[in-house]
Amino acid sequence: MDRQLFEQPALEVAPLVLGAILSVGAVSLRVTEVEAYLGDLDPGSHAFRGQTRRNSTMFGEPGHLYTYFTYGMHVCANIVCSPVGEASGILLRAGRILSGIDIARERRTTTKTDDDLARGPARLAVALGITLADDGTDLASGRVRLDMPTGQLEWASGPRTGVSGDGGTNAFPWRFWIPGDTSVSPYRAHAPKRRR
DNA sequence: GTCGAGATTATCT
DNA sequence: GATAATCTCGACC
Repeated sequence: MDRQLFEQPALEVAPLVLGAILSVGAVSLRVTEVEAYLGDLDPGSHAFRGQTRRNSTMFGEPGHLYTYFTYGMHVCANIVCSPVGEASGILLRAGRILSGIDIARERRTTTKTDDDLARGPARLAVALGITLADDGTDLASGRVRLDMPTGQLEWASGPRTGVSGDGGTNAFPWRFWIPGDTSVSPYRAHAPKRRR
């Protein structure tokens, strides 16, 4: 993992993380969907209102792991970006299990298909065995490791990317995914809005 | 397959 | 006491 890479803003790093291999123990997966969070610009970010006890990790060393609880039972994993003092991060939304899939299945008995094992932030964390104890882990040498892809991959981005103006309500979030990967159907990405 | 509502707990005001 | 970067389940097409 290249530490310097993560000193850039999350928006710059997010598409590069697509296709990276995330490993925790015997379980590893390929990152297929991420979301960029800029703490001081994104109203939806935990860091939008300033540094707090929970999001302090996101203000710290880039290239580290930031985990947090949401809605009680769920854990989400993020990659800290930008230099120390700036809060931006990349939320790992989905991935495809490459190895240790039998272990992931045991952790998520409610899931039926392999594609669902790591489809969704909380599911991804559970499948890999990431907990709050992994908060602040160095992705270069810690229990949770991240290996960047060899080359630039194809990626698609959310609706607001590259578009300026338009103070629409859903200007956020900035989302990136690898198109064509059946194991990743972005969580309600597109809304066909068909009549019932 | 797709849509809509409820559940549940650490953290912050 | 209010909030939150979500998931699961049931109902409908």
